[in-house]
Amino acid sequence: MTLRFYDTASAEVRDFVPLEPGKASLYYCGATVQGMPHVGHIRSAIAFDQLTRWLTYRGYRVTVVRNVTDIDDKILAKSEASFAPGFSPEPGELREEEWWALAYRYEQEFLKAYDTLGVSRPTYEPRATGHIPEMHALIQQLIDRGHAYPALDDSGDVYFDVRSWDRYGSLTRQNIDDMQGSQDADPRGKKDPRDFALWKGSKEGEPTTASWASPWGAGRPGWHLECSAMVTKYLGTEFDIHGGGLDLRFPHHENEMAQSQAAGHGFANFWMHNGMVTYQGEKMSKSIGNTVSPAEMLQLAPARVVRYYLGQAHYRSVLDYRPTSLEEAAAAVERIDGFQAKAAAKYSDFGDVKSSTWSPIDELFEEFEAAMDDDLNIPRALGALHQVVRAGNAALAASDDVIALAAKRMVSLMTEVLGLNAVAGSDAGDSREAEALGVLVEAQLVARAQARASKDWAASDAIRDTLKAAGIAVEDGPDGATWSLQRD
RNA sequence: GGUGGGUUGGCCGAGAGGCGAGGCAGCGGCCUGCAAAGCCGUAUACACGGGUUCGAAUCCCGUACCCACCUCCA
Repeated sequence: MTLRFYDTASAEVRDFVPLEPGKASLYYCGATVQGMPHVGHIRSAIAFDQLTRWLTYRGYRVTVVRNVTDIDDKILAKSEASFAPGFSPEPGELREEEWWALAYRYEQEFLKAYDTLGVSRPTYEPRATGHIPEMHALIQQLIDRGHAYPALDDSGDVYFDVRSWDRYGSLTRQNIDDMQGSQDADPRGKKDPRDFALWKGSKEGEPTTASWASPWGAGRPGWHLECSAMVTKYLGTEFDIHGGGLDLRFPHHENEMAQSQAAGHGFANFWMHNGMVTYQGEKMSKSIGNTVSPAEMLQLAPARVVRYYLGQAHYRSVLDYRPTSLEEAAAAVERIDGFQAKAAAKYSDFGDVKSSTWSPIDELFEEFEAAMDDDLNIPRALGALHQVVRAGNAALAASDDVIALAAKRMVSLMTEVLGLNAVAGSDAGDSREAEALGVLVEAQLVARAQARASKDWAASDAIRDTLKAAGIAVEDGPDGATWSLQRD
């Protein structure tokens, strides 16, 4: 059982060997908080949440850092627009909103979505604006080593000198001379059009609150530099895994890697990138306007189903969202939950006490573990999970307690480690309304049981139909009827 | 132009030289008063054309189409 992950930098699946035995450090790029989250953002977070949970399950003490980019061009532009005369805010947007207030508001929206869908909180969640001194230190280091220079015009920018770093392009295996458009780009004060900003000098009309003093003039940090500075502060100059969306490979991660390694840091041992969410075959993104928000999905399906859907594909594959996607996920989740509910009802006294006895379905759990170890092959792991559910259902029907209990225990552990149980509202039903509903439904079921005992099928079916119309499904079993509230 | 990924049954989605993962939908059966749920069974599947091999969805060569990135992107 060796953990193996695909590393984008070496383009191969490699054994995971942590820098420090028993510990794992993970940094993954969070959001630029310039708008509402869409499910693509959440898919990325779920992928790295699954990674975190699996590393933890495998006994690693995991330190997770996810940044918040709370200053950038779009945040400033959006804030500025909100002050413009005649600005008519879209729903959720505010009139005359300072950039920092806007950034904070969207940061909260992201947190809400992460929490709702069971993404565990990172160990640290640093904001770019809180790490200006660290960024200055890194820029100075790069200038001292001859890899960065203040802009040749007097813009106050500081650029990374890509020609000074011969490994530039190695993460994405690109030759910088072959890159498209590199000839036509406006070089501004750059030595080479491909040089990128480490520091952006303040421009006329920008709010003073978005400007920090620096040895090279007042300004604000460049996007790529933020991550390099923050990852080093929290995880050191060398760490285990750097993650993010596939679209960040270039330029963002290429630039991060160049900066940090040019500064003498070992940086990331593994680069892991999650695939995009597409809609009708096209990448979901703000600029195309084909985004689906977590809130929209949550209107169509319970959070547990959304979590299952967004986390069911292999993290590196494209996830295409179709109208029927959530229905299929819901059916799969109901299958899993249906078994758990039946097993829990039958074996409530046994709890989830871990049994040390061998069971004939242990090899399914081994398959689950092997699948997860193999670059987090969740589709394969889900195959094993569903086989356990089937074996469990069959065992329940045959009253094979050993297998049924083993299956119940396994399914609990599997859903736990997949993060399904962390979803908000998973244990709904402790409210007074739910209690009242339970009493009323039970009364109906008693009446129905009496009708069935006297073979009054019409009365019995009428009760079942009434409950069904109210969204309550009734199932007859060997130990009497059970009911469940159908979600959507 | 450069770089990477993809094309698997009605749909989704693993697998990576021999044994048809799994889910959804369908069909047949068992169970049930009838259902539901569950269980059992059920498929001319691997983009196309060549090649290697005793054997190819899997390896090699070529072709087509799709997607992503090339300095805003999870």
